[in-house]
Amino acid sequence: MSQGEPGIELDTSVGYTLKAAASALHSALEAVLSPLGMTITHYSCLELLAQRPGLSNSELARGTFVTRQSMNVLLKALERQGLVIRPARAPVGRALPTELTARGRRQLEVASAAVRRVEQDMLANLDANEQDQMRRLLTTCIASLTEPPASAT
Amino acid sequence: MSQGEPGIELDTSVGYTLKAAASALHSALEAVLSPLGMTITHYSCLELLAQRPGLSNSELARGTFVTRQSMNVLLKALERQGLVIRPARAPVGRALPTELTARGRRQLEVASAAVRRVEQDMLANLDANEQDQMRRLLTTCIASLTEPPASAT
DNA sequence: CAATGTATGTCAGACTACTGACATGAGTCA
DNA sequence: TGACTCATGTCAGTAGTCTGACATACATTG
Repeated sequence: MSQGEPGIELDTSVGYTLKAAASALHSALEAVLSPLGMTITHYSCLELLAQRPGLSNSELARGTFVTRQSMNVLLKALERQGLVIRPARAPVGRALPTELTARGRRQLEVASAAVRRVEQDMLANLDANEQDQMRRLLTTCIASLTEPPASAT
Repeated sequence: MSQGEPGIELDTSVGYTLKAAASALHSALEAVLSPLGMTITHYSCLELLAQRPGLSNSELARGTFVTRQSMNVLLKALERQGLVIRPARAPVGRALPTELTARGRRQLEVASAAVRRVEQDMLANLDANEQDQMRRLLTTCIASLTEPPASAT
């Protein structure tokens, strides 16, 4: 058994296929980020900060789909490496707005190019319409999973 | 900032949306499986064994998208709990064909129903055509990510 | 103004999954 | 037959993320 030809189709469940796709993307991203000394969450955090400067620890956590505790650990590491910077005291409330440093921006540039390549590979066999459709379908699924307090019939 | 209305759209990257969907599914599954004392991989392993009895440790690992080392740890736990059973010696080669026990089948039944409900929630707002389309698109992405040794050009 | 609720940052411990490494069994080929 | 390749099972150590808990800051409400 198992000769390169796995033959696994597992009842063609959409959930299973979604997990498989996410896993494939995860592996591909790891493959290009690991040589750069970065994890996926590490990259995601920098990318998010580049697009939305001043995000807090909790906001970064939500944007990268980890807990704020995990993001806290990561942020302290990134701070120690001089990739991001946070004020010593919160300007308002408790939230500490985080910013990329020049060094962080440089590291992100390299990683971002690699990640973009991976995403292009993933979408290589889909036309613009299909990519749009896919994004739309996924977004609908997310909404259905997170909003369904309406468990009525 | 952040008032329930996140406003995050992050350049509408398909990769990001895929990660978000997988994360939402992961959370939803955890929410229903954790009360049953099971992790997602734990459930995935039992489900895979029910559909394909006799799978080896390595094959189960591939089917659940973890390393064979991780699956090995899990399998030993499941064996200790009396949910699965493996022969002491390999009938051929080194692969140990694993089987569900009656108890494992019972535990799977409960979990499987809960997981099916989650998947139905996720697909609640998609018709049959859209579900089919989504599966097709995801499968294409997986193929593009895993087969692209053709990096020419 | 005092009480409550919500959101945040952070510390500590536990768990899951990973990488690295080694030995065994089977197939391939010179 | 012997060398090589590949897949498997397993042990050990590491790393990333999680849950639990606590204190602080702001908004809401009585």
